[in-house]
Amino acid sequence: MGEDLLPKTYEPADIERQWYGHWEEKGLFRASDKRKGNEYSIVIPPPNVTGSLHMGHALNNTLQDILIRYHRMKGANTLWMPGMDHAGIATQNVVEKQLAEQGLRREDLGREKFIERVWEWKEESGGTIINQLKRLGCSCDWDRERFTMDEGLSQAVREVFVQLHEQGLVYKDDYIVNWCPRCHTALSDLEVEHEDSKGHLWLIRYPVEDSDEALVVATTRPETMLGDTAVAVNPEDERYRHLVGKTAILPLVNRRLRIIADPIVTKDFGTGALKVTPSHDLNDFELSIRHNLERVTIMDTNGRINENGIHFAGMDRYECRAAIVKELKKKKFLEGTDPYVVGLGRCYRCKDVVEPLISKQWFVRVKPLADEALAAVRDGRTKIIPDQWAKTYYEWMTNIRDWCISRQIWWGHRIPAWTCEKCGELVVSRKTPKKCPSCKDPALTQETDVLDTWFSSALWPFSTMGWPKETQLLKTFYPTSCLVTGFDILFFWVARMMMMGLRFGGDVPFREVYIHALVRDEHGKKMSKSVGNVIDPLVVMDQFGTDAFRFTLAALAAQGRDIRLSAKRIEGYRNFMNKIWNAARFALPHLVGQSGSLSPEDLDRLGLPERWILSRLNRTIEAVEQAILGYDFNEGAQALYRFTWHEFCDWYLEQAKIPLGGDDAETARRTRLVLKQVLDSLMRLLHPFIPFITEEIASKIPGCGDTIMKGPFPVHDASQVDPKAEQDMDTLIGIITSVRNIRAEMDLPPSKKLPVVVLPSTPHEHELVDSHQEIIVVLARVSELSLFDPGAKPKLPRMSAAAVVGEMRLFVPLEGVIDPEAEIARLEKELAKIDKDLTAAQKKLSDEHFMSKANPEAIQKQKDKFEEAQARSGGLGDSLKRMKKFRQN
RNA sequence: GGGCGGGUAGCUCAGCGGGAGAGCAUCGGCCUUACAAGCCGAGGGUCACAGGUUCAAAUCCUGUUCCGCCUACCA
Repeated sequence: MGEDLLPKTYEPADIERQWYGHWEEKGLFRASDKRKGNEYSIVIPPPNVTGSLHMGHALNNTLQDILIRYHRMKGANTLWMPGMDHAGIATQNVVEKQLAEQGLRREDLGREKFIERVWEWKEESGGTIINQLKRLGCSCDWDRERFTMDEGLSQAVREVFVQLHEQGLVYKDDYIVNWCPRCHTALSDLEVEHEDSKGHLWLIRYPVEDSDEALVVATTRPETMLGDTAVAVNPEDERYRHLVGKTAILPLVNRRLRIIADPIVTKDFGTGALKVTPSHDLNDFELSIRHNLERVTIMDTNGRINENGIHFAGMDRYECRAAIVKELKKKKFLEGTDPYVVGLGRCYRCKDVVEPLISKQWFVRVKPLADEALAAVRDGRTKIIPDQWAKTYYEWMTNIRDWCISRQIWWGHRIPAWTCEKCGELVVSRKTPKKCPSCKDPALTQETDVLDTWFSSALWPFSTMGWPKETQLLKTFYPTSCLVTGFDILFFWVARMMMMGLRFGGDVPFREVYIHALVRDEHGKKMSKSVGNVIDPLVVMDQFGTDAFRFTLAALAAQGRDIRLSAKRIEGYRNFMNKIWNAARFALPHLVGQSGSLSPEDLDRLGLPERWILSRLNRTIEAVEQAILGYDFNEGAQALYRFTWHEFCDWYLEQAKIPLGGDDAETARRTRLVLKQVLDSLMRLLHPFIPFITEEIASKIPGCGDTIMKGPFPVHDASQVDPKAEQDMDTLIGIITSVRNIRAEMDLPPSKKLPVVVLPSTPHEHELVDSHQEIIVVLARVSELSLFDPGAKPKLPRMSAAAVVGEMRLFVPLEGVIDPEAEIARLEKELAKIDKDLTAAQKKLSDEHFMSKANPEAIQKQKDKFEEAQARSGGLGDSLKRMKKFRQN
């Protein structure tokens, strides 16, 4: 031991690598699947196999690791279940892009070869994020790592699908869905991002058959007119009532269109007449059901006009729009064009504009599931934190629509349904059926579609634990304790896990859901590659160390607000790590050989600073535990920062240099033991937030053992909270600060030691100062401390700077050293401040409404405030008078 | 259109019924033997605006306004 053991600045790289290796090697992340009754479990939000660690992951997993490490230290049987998501569309896109570089499309390989190729990619370069999570310090039970496409989870997926089908909650139907022409698949409503975009509203004249009249319709998508099969007006609309039932002629195409009336049409939008295109608009599709309209599909799955598009066939949708407008104009059907803001739907993966298209898809009837999930949050079986999100959850769950679960891609769980080629029977089965159960024919073809990725994610909390088998793990850890996630996937994932967990897991999937913020750049912008404002967590960890980064995230994670992250902020907390490091560098050499701990007799004999720091420590323990349990990570971080830096380092360590270097062996011994205890507890308190540096330091504390990650976590000891000691220490701090202030304001160099005269107002104050003279002398750099009896009226030097602490008066004789004008100015400034407090308190105390209605505590507070201000004002005012008198002479 | 969140020190944000706070930035002084990534001090805010409730409002209520997000089938 010695200073050579710890370098002057904290160098995280080696320490992080060594400790993580050590933890893993010793199997410290492993959970026991034997139920002990004190379980704590979290399932990780599985990152995409394609993913690389970004800020969202970093925040999400840091918070989970804090929770996990805390509960593990508290002695809970703790499971953090890790794994990855196969991310259907995203992963397929990655591999398709690689193929494209070789000039290939997935069709060139064929389904089987393509999927093989994806698996190959997954084995080689998928899941780099796992190592990045390790770098972050995540203490997941890696031996249990799962993948949404592994054998067990695939089985769970089939089981759930089949059971849903048996329960009549899965159906296949023709419906108009969101179609991505680029990804070539249907998307669920959630997978469409809405965005406002500048467009136009075109007014087109549709002549009425056998009449001079015409209906003018308004549309933002003129190209869809090729598929129009009706014109609709509001039944209440006087202007058009006489036309309902008649026929309009579709320009260019010359199709005959029924004129129908339906309340969905808004009278005062556009012209009040709506062109109806059942195959390419959701509303119109529903109109076609109500009015039994013909459907004409004019677009193919690539977004190009098909053979129904007369001479426009073969054109791209936007190309066609321009051509149609041109032709309408030429043939005088175009009545006008207005600029208009249109809501565009885009694919959440590739950002291409989605196209409403009719196709045969699989759906989950979610209403019954949603009702159960709704009830579980309403009655508190699952608690959403912060609770403002519960409202959003209710809202969505209440208005939920059926979930389109089929995707026309190859990478994913293939739908376990087969069609009999002979009799057309649809068979849904857990295992590949050998023959048709109806006609016994062996020729069965499986569905080519795969399931929405979120279908398997919805099962994650129980599928990862072995469901549908009734495993020990499931019995021990399901329902999980907590789910930590961002609000962006509240509907995608959380809501669906609730539904599936309740229906198939037999209980809610988690007791609590903590919804955290989004990480943005320092100006509040979303981080994105194209904007170039992305902060890479890996770069940050290289630059500042993992602990500094984790602490920053925790410190900024206030509930219900987005996080604006800047490098400056991380740098600040890097400095904090360094502060901790140096505090340890100072303390550790004093602890050599100190393997014992404080005896009850020692505790009885502790000096004021020792009682004070133990009191502050215990308050901090309480604050940190409360913060973690209430998901107020920022408050926990703040309490730790303040205690460590501004109490332990600034005051305790500074004053401890006196007894540690003093002659009194007994006092020095007790000081060392307190120092050890505080350092030890502090490392443990900090450990869930900053695991690496705390392990490194703790490992050098005598008797601290092999690791602190297994606990114990410090226990709050109310008997060590000592308000009296806190008050006395505050008085000493006040004296020291006052002297320092005088020195700074009077422009006196720190090297110049100053004489100080103290006039206590009570015997207690006298005793306090008397017995702690050395602390004042050293920390305030005092040359000579003169302490008078309470109430004494000593003859003071004519020229001195003054201060008041509590009711105690301080003087720093400065005759000949400073300009009296400077001191007068300083005193007047101080007095002005006090005067504000004084009059405020006075006003309240003389207000009879306040005195009669306010609660006694508030009144007492005002009285105390008034008295304190009065004492300070009196003392300083007195000094000011003397100074002015001195000036006159 | 509906919903939610927010406007507090130059910046980023805590506080959310009884003394306006932190970090960073700024200014002044210090290489005080753990730490200059540090130490000691200082300055800086009609808490968006307008009403209301209350003895008391940054904090609760109402309205206005400006930002952000979510959601939605006015083409």
